[in-house]
Amino acid sequence: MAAEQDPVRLLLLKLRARDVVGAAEERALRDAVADIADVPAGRTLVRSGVTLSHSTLVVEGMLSRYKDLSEGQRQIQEIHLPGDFTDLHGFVLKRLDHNIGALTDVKIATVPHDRLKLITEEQPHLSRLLWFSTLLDSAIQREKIVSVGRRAALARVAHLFCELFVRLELIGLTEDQSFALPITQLDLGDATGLTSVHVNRMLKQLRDRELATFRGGLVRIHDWDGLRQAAEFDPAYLYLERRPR
Amino acid sequence: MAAEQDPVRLLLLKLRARDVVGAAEERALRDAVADIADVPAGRTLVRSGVTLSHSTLVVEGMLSRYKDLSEGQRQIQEIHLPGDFTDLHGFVLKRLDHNIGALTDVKIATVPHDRLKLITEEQPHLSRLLWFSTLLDSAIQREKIVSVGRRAALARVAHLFCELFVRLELIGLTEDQSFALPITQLDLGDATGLTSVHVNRMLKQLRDRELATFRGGLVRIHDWDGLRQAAEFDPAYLYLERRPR
DNA sequence: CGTCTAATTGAACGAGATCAAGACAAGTGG
DNA sequence: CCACTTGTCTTGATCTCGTTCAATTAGACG
Repeated sequence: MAAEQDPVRLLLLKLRARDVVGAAEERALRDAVADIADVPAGRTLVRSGVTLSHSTLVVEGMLSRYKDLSEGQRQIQEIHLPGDFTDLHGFVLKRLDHNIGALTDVKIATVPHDRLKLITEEQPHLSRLLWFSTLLDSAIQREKIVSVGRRAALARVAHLFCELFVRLELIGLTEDQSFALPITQLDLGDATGLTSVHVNRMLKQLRDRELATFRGGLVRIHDWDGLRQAAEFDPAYLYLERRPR
Repeated sequence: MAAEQDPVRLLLLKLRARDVVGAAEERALRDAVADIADVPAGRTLVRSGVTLSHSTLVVEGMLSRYKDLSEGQRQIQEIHLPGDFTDLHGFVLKRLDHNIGALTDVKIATVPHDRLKLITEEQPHLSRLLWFSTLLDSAIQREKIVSVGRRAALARVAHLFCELFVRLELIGLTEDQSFALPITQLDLGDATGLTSVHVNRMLKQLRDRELATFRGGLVRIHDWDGLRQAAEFDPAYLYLERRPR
């Protein structure tokens, strides 16, 4: 993966897939970034309950929102990709109800809350776009409720692959019909509400049915349409359309 | 239940539990309401995918966000109570990825999007509070991911009761240790990701353990602390604290 | 090589689903 | 006022998907 130089490039790419972003707005976003840092895989960046004074933009790598519960159980609520504002909601909530951790080695950009406040006071349209991006996370999370609440194990894994593929494609991080997903089957279990053992079996089934393979941190999709059907995947909830917002 | 006269009263009550709302802001909210309507139980108010030009404030009764999926399965993602802005997110998203339906007979207030847009341009602080309220929904939905993803059936039902109790208490809709929940066990199944048959068994268990009863559309909590423990309920995700936002 | 973590496969178990039947309550129309 | 319908609740029996427990293999890294 090429080292990312511009911290807001992919965020802009995502926003511009949903609405027009003007030059002044782009500048305001760029000015909002305070600094850049590298964080190793496994590190927890934001801990539930802690008062926050800045938000975090993913520049490279993957993060997750997750909650720990009794007896070592963990539930991943959303996987964050480059260009995502992982804890933009912390700007308004002031603390989070979950943790944010690095699934892989990551590069992050820090955005102080007072600069975000300035944007809400001076750039109403850009503010609505930031609002939008927090609501897009909500939509992704709502879809996960459906996944874990009603879908069978195979569909859950397939659905996650479909979603990640579409989201990564938008920011140019897919290659042919594959994408890097350097996480373990245990993580995959936490993200789908399954045990790693059962995830393993579902992966085997996806392989046997020649829908997709997951090996060496790489997801390769062999039959997009078949996978989509197995997952009951409909990308409408990702709001991939440009509209005045 | 006393007929509610003021459409924004409970919304203000909720917002003021989280931050200060000034007189000008209160006026702006009040002016945003266009009209009031009654809707019978079962009716779908907002259908997934339809372009929206106004949002809906619940004045009386309960609504739900839900998705239908193959073979008549349905997943309720959140139950909305009086004072909730059910589809405020539609203001920025422009369409929804789920339906909104009346769980009970409801009274709703309609708020045109252009009036909300005006608020984002003239009232940055109030805008952040509206943003907050959409993020509170997200937090509730994240907690549901944990429920359906990792909690056992009994805990799911117990957790729903705990959450509804706390949210209803805030707006004065509980009485002693009980509250009205005029929905069926089938609805309860859709809200917890269980079948109505299993919900029934879990209700029996809650009764037998003398934690809570659900009968005739009324939830009565007999042992709050026991119920809380069975549910692994921690109200932190409801952000019941006043802070400048 | 030896150590540690992740992946893989098998066997048994169990929570919740499915199927089925009956009880009960509230209408509804004769 | 009663027969009939309809929907919800309740309980039992059986089945199944995913878990749990356990053992083996494969990779990565010193």
